[in-house]
Formats: sequence, C-alpha cells, structure tokens
Amino acid sequence: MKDVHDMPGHLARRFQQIAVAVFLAEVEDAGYDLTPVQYAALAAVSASPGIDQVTLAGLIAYDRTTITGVVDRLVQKGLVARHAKRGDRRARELKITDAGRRTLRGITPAVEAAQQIMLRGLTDSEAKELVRLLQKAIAAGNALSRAPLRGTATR
Amino acid sequence: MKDVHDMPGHLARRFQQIAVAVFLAEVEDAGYDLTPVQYAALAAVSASPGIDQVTLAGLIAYDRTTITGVVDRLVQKGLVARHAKRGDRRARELKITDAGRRTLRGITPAVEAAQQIMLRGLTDSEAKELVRLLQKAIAAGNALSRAPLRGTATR
DNA sequence: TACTGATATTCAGCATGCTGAGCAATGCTC
DNA sequence: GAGCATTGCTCAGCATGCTGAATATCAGTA
Repeated sequence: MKDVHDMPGHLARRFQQIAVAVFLAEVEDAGYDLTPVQYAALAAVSASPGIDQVTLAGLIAYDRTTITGVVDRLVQKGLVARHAKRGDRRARELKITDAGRRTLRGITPAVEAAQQIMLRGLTDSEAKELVRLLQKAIAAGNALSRAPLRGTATR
Repeated sequence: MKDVHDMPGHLARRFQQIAVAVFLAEVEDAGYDLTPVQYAALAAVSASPGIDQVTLAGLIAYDRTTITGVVDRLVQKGLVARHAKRGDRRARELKITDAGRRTLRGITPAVEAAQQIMLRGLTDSEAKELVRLLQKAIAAGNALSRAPLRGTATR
C-alpha cells in the first residue's frame, strides 16, 4: 500500500468526486438545478410526508447540522414546505410541494442516467458487485461516522 | 432503482463519509492532526520534491482552486515549504520539511490502519475486489470531473 | 410543581470542492 | 518585439460536512 491510489479512502473520495460531477451534469442537461444531496433529501421528504428534520437526516445519513442548510435551499426553491409541528414545537414538519413533486418526477430520468454513466467503465455484473460491496462495507462502518443511517425502527 | 440506498452515487457519498471519519479518528488517536486531503498532498510532495501546485493537484486529482488552501494549511503547520520557482515566477515550488517527513513517517501506521477499518465488513478478497472495481470505474470516469487525475506523462 | 435530562433545531467556525473571474508571468507567433 | 493565448496562482461565492455550543422545548421525576 505504498501509493494513495491503492488506498480505499482515496478511491472513495475520487469516486464520489466523479459521481457528483456526473450527477450535476446530467441534471443540468435535463434543465434542473439540484445537487445530489438536495435530490436525496427531496426524495426522502416525498416518501415520508410530515417527517421532521432529525428523522430525515437519519434516513439519508446526513449530519443534523447539515440538513438545516439543505432544507433551507429546498424551501427557498419552493420544493419543500416547512411548518411548525403540532404537539412538539421543537420540531419542523417537512412536506413536498406540488413544484417539488413535479421536479422529482421530471428529474428522475437524469438521475438514473447519471448512475449508469458513473459506472460506465464496469460491466453489468461488476456494477452490481460494486454496489453490493459498497453496501456491505457501509453497513459495517455505519456507526463510525457522526451521521449514521438510522432506519425509522433502529431506535 | 427506486431507492437512493441502491444508487451508486449515494453509496459513494456514504462510503466517503465513513472513510473520512475513520481516517480522522485513527490519525487523532495516533496524536496527529491531519485531514485525508492534507495527507495525500503531503505524501505527494514528499514523493515529488520541487513540484508546483498545478502538477500536484493533477497527481491527486484536486481542483486547482482547492489545492491553494490545502497547501496553505500544510505550510502553516510547518510540514511543507513554498518558494518561488526559479525560471518561472508564476509557479511555486513545494518541498517537504523535516517536520513534514517526521509527520509522514509517524502517521503512516494510522493511515494504514484506517484503510483496514473502513473495509472491516468485507473479506480480504472482497476488499481487493472493491478496490479493483473502484479503480476501474474511476479510470473510466476520470475525465468527467473538473479535477481529473493527470499523470506526469498524460499531457 | 420545580428540577433534570433528553431532544429538535440552529449558529459559528473550519475544511473540502466547485464555478467563474482576475492577475501576473510566460511563450508562441506574426 | 509587440500582441495574444496560455499557464500558475489566487480570490469571491456557494454547497456540503463536521465540531462544539446555544436555545427552546419536552418528558420524567422528586
């Protein structure tokens, strides 16, 4: 392991770098302006209407201090609505707006295309295997980051 | 591909997140204060004394505007020296200092350990395969990011 | 009910990464 | 050798991520 280019940590950074670039390029070509992080948050809010920010962060493994800014931008773009939650004035309820639903529907082909492109150097079976290995490594390392994935029932 | 958790882009982000957390934890335990990005830059400067910033950025696939801040911090920590280059006053020559050499030597076990830990969910052969697949995917997607890897001869 | 601990959110500060622009120096070309 | 494109570097601005801390609220208990 004499070279950084053989270290999984460096490869992780590099692959993520490419993945983000491909995502942004595809999404912009499709006429949208949304980051990978914003997309994941929007999709999660769509799937779990009324969710609060901490729970949302847990579902997609974002830090709780990061989710604030991400939701801010989604609200500013009019894709998500943020209201005080009845029964717990600490929390904010998040709901996708009509514009958010339209964006999510319209952007999906570009997102799917991006996933193909970032793996274009691999065969189909290699791509599947890479996804499997990443999921396995991530599952084992989940608790090691400050922002672990927390399924709704993990508590 | 209905769920973000099956998308390679999301997995890339998550794996990178864990990799950084593991790296920082191991390095701090060893008594050092260096980020993964700073480590890669320091190692590259050590391997290529007198390198300029743009070439350094190409070797480790950093954006040219990012490398400025990274080198700033390495210089501030006394690990790297930055001098004007003779023969081309635009460029800055980078050299590792004695303190930088000591740090690099001392930190290596922690860096190696971190690489093991971030893959601890995988068998040895799975870990090798993950590295291989990442390298293959990265090689194919290299040109897609603003900061591609540029080997010294690639020009 | 007052106290204590936990929880949801936010903020300040720092380190990547990127886009786009600007500056200074270089090198090629006519 | 003057003009101009190129190159090396930097800066402003924005979007993640993180640490650590503050604020407000809630929940359980003495």
